[in-house]
Amino acid sequence: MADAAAKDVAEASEPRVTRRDRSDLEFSIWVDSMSKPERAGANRPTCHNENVVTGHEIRQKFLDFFAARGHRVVRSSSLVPANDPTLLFTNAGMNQFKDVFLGLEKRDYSRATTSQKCVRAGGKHNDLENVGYTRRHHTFFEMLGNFSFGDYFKAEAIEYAWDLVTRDYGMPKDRLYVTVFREDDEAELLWQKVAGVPKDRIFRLDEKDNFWQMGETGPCGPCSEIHYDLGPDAAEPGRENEQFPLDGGGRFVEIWNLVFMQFDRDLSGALTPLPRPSIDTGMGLERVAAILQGKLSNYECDLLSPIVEHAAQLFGKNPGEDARIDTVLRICADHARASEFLIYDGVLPSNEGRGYVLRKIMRRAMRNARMTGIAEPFLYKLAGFVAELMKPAYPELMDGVQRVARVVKDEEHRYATTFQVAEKVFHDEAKSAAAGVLPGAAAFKLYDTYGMALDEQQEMARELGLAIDVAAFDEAMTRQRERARASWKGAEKAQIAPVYQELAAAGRTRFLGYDSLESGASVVLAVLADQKRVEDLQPGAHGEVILDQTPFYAEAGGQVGDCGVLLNPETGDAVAEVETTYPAVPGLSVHKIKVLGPLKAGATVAARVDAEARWATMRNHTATHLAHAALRTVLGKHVKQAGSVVEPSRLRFDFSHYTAMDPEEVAEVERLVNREIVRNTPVETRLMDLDQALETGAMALFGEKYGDRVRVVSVPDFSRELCGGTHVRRTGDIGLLKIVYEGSISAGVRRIEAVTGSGALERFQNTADSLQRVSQMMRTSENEVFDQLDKLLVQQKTLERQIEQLKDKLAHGQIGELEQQARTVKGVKVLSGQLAGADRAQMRNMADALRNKWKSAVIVLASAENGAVSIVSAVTKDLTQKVHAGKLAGAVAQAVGGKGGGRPDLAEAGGKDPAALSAALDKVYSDVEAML
RNA sequence: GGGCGGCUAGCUCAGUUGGGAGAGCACCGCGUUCGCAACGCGGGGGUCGUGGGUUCGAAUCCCAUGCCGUCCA
Repeated sequence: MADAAAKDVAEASEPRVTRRDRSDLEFSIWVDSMSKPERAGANRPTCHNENVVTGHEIRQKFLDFFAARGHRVVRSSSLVPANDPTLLFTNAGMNQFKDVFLGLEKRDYSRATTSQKCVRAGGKHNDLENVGYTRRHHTFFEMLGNFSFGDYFKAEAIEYAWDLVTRDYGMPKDRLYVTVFREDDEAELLWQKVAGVPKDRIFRLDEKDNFWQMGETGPCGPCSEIHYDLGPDAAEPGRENEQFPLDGGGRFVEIWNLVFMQFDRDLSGALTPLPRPSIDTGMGLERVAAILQGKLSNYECDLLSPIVEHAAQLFGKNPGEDARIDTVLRICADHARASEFLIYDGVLPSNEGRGYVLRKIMRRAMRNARMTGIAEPFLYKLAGFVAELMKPAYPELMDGVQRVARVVKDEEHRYATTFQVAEKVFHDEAKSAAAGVLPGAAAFKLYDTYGMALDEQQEMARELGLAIDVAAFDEAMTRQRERARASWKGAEKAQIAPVYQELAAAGRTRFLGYDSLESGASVVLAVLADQKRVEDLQPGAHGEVILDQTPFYAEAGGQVGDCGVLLNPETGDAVAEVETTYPAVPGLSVHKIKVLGPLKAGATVAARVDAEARWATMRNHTATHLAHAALRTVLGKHVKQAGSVVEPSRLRFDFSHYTAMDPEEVAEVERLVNREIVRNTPVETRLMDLDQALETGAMALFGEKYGDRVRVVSVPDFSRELCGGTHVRRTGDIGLLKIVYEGSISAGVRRIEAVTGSGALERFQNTADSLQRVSQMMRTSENEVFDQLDKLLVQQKTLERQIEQLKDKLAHGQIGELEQQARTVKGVKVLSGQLAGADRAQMRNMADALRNKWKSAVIVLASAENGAVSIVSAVTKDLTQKVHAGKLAGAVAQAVGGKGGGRPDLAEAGGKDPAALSAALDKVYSDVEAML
């Protein structure tokens, strides 16, 4: 999914810098110079505003402007896209309106305006590697936009944009250029007519720049951009005189992209005009702020420069003195913003998915800081500073500062410890590096296993005068990519079948299941088999059914879909068994069925939910809310839901927390929840506006999508959450909650599982039963079973020791006798003897003792116990050239039906035939004689 | 989803052709000292993550699994 207007406000015309280009910290003069103080005030084209406006004012002005023109001001959606698995992060203003543009969702307004938080990293748009080295690349930025859902079109969009830019923002018209799509005569005319832009400042560009589409198929259309001329000062040296639409080496900046959603593209690629064309625009806030504040770089505008300065202060560096330091400061400023906002929105650094991208962002900042000598945690302070700075527009950030700081600091510590290990491995590898080159395989291992980035390694290698075989590193990297890709099975994202889109467009399913578990009469709107509409289905067939109204809950928010039956309303006969229910598209409940009696489209059925299963699910769902609230009480406010599954049999709840819960904490959570259950409080459900709900302190969940009207489920004085799920009437209905599992999902995320109601009872019965059986086996009462067990273990330990001691005693008693048995073979002392009741360890000790005593000797000891033979042989060092202990032991073992071996000086072996041992030991003397 | 690395005493870790489970710190006792710091001597403390397998024998090799770390998707 491409982003619409966003098309590239954030990156257009920015020269990319590759890793190789800057591998030796060689920045082009052009980049280098971008924050030099002497250029800062020089002859800069600024807007003719009397007062320089702040970033916050610019944002507000934008929203006010469109609000005054009938637009609903919609709050920025979360950086974690709701219900859009194709998107890693929200990366454009239109993301939250995607379903509206596709006609899948209706809103009660047709014009909207937003200032949208965006992150571009890790996904299709990945600007991470460029951040810090250019003027306008960011991982986090804000996108201002206005949207028309089949309301106004090109004329108004152009008029608004021009008015705002030239009048309200006061940008001089002679600094502005406009582009339109090559074939869009209409737009070109409108710019002249509505905005009065002279024809010679309007440029026609190709698909690449000025045609937008959402995907292979679907809405698309031409777009039109406004560009700003920063003047020759901004250009790369030597390119000052390039004329628009050439980019003049950074002289011209795209500030606003207007997308005219005009066509629908079908599978064949043909375009048909949309009946109600729409508008989607995007303007990068930081760019506009930089321009209006007379700055060349976004990092100099007041949304970013205070962070840069704060970072400089933390690092004890002066900005503007050292290009390398300045780059690091910009990197840290940008990444602190991304970290603050992403973590606030519920992303946690981890080793996969969006958490991994966040970690990469954070570690990039830490790494760069480290390379300029900053080893102490600092990013968490910067993140806190960001929250303060952004407070006017995002007051909610202040609620999360503690949590965010904790998460960031945690990650900084983790990085530090990982780095320590990596450093050690690096030095080991460096020591064994031949010819001053660290092999690519070693570099890759350091990167892949120990997380040490290549540039970091290069920095360290440079200090040691080492080079790194980058080619081999890249090759290893490529192999790893291929491996990963080959394993990627389920890549094909679930395309929504057209039939569901059609049905959804016809209307939403009415959900009756909050209040009742049975509908007297539901009309079968469609019968589907293999995602195609059919007239009817015969008994035995599997398929899907869509009803006009249903009591069946469609899987959402972690709560599983309902099962049950569809009945013939007259006869009461079961027509179909409903296996589960899910929303194929939001608002369209699809029942997966097994047909029992003839089922026809257009028929009327009575729908009956499996009440027992649903009640069990509701108990678990309400219990989930109670557990969430209790966890926050017991562990702290940093606890936030990170995922949940609610089924009839159990509930599973993932939440952010840093360490394992100790048993007391688990017990305390259980106590709190069960106290609430016993209070038997009524569970209240109310419908209210989203903003209103949030103001009352209702907990909204990350990654969930909410409409403007939301359901708020609350247990008075205990829990309040936005939730579309189904709940019991009173907390007492839950019966009992018992946590049955506590574990970890990834760093910073824990999981609990719990059972309620009859499930909990069953659990208790099982445990009680086990305890009883154990105590019976131990011939004691349940009360005393632990004391008894404790005694038993102590006794066991004591007995083991006593046996050990007795064996030692026994062995030592035999030692004198054994010494007598020693013979001298060719001048060498040789002992081959049998011991009673000695194990290997003891024989080893004895052999050792004899070796030390005799200084030069060959010793073979053996014992037979329980039908098994143990053999130990020892040879003093001076004789190992001639007599191999392993061979000696092997020979004895072979004679007693076993095997064995070992080192030349010490060996062990075993066998199974004690009867043959005596003869085998006798033979040792002749064996040794042969060896000497 | 696919790799790679780690898991050994309370803590930090060592332990290679498979054959003695170890060090430092911490703890306890004794000694030296007026006392402390420090030092000396001695001692307790181990399911070698868990479960299987191979083997006469597994911390070590193989399989599975848990947790931590890290990279790729």
